[in-house]
Amino acid sequence: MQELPSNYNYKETEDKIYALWEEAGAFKPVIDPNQKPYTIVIPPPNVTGSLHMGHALNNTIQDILIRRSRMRGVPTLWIPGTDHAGIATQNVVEKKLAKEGKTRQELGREEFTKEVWDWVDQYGNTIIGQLKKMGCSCDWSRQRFTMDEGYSEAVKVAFKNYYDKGYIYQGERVINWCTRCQTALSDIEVEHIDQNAKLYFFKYDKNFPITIATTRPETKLGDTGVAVNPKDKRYQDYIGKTFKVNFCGVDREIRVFADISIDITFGTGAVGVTPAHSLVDYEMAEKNGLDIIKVIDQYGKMTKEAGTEFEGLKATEAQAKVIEMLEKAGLMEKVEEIQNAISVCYRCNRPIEPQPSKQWFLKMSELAKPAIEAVKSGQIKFTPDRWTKVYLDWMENLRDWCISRQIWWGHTIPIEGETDVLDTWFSSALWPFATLGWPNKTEDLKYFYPTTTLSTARDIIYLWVARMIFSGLEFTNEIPFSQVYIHPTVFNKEGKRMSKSLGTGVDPLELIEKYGADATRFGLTYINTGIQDLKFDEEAIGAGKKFANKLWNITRFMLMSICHSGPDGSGTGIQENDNLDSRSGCQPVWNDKMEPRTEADKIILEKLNAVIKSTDKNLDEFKFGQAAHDLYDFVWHDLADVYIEESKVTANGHPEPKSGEGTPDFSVLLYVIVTSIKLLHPIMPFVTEEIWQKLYEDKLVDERMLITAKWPKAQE
RNA sequence: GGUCGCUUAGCUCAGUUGGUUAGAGCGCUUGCAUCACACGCAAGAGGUCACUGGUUCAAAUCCAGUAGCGACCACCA
Repeated sequence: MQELPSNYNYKETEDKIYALWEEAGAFKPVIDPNQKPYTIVIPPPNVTGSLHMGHALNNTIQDILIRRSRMRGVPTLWIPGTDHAGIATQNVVEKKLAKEGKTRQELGREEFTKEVWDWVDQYGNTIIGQLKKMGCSCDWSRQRFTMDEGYSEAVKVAFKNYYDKGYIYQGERVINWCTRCQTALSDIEVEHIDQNAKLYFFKYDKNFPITIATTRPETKLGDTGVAVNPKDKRYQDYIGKTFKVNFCGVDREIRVFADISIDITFGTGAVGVTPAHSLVDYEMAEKNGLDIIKVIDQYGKMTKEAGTEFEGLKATEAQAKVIEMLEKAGLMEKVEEIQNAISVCYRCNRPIEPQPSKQWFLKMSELAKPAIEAVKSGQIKFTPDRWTKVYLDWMENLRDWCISRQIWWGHTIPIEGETDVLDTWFSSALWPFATLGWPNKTEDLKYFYPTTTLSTARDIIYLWVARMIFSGLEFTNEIPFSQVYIHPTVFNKEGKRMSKSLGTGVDPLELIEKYGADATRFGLTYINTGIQDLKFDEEAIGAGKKFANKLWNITRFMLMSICHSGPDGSGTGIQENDNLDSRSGCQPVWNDKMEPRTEADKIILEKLNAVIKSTDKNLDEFKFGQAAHDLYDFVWHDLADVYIEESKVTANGHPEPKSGEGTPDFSVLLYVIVTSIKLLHPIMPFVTEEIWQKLYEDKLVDERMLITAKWPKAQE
């Protein structure tokens, strides 16, 4: 028997245990053709990324599911990997170049791309190392990257398939343009931020009969129409008429037309229509055959079309000038303060400048149908259930997807002469099957696909989850996964979004350093109720650390009691009628068929059975917080506070109950501890494995490692 | 504007299909170096379950409404 230190030391344990698992190949699934496998694909973090609290939570969740499945004897695969993250990565490398006084344009495309690859080679595995630190049991031999060779091939095949079917087309239309990133963006890559704005009321010129209202007067240089509500009595006489105006020195023809979408009560009820610089106006212009005049260019500067007075000015400068000219001419009627939403780029937060541009689109109408059906029919189930509606609402109102990007880092569109790359989400949409070898019919693909559970954050339901569903159905004729778990968002203590740049974030690696990976995992699981978003408080992690120590000391108590002399050198904790293993003479054994000898034994065994049941139920239903609570309560309050306290041996080494309710049976105690650490292993893999190793050394357990030990089964 | 979520102890949150004295973590009070653990043990204080009305023998729980907070979607220029 060994002497254990009185406190659990995670720093000396975690890396050692992780190495033990890796050396044993414990993360690789054992393929059994007769069994249905359990598969999770990791939401691939950006190669530029480093672990944040959202990752920590989500990967804890996945590791819990994976580890339990593995212990149940199911062939279990967790595929890891990273995403090339087009714009995000390009921006990171551009920033690095900027520090060296260089731009990507100076380098040229080929050199720049090489720079990015170098960057990826050097830093791309940072987050992978961090996942290992957390204890994630991914099969690293199957690690993928969305730009690795095979994956790039999959992207090409996917594109060609869509193209041949006529789903992909090129078209000139108004798209979301980021003047900083110099690329088109899809509708969902645009974020809306509320802001205070000024609403300017004016006429184009003295002869124009209608006053319009706008927050961006400079765009009005490109107006070719005014839209009013068909029911608006004020403007009936003008509908259908075209007026020649001179607006700030620029001659324009403005046609007044009716459109049902116009709000009579807002502004003057008349909207200046700028087809080139508003998606909505563009649609109205198409319906009504209005001219499209581009007055702002891709850099956010005024074009020649905007007139000689404005050409070359930045949009903000042009705005000031337009306002000044309108005021001088006495055309400005009033200015109101309003709240509106500004569109910004989701990657750089700069305002979006919508403009006409030739782009590639993926037609969504046909693809959306089966993806809607798969969820409606229950083949794919969202947890919590409320996300089903969010998904369906979006899928049923889809516009075509702009898939081309004018950046350099990504999959070049596989058409001769094309220099644009594909939206990074085009490739990540293929993740569940491309990681398994698609388009090749590999053994992995045949066996592990469709995957089982997808766990992810709610903010990528549209960007990623929805697109995996229709892509999976299109390319494999199967759903890519059957369960989607949407985890809560982790906010800081004040309920604000965690942000590195604002310094409002918490670094999970610091928590691991300070409390241990198990404590971090337990704390996050403990507060994950599944319903509410999390206001993260470090105290929960502290509780996790204490709990790991408690587990350690419960084991220590048992080991010190079994086959151990009392303090005065006499006696042992073992009693004559304990169930002893004949192999050594002092190893207690217990199995389900034995009858508990005392009331205390009976009670703890009943409670243990109840917690086995509740853990299975909770994890099946993705109630992670509840699972952690139940296990914590059982171990601390039932096992330690009651069972162990009441069965302590007295100072003379003779086993006597504290409260008279029977004597301790160490075979029962061992059984309860072993079962408890099995149940806790998915949440706290390191400390439980370390305890297991101690038990194994003392021949108290048979299986070599807890990670592959058999999951407990409840008795009916 | 639409949709959804939240409001329970000082703080962060649980509370399964409505059913005895509403729970946990952390914090707080008092006592304790007992040979598993002071990252601990024992005892304890602390709640009109946002508000209003309704259903019921019974409501934190179901229904309606009000207020506040939050998220997402949306073409309010």
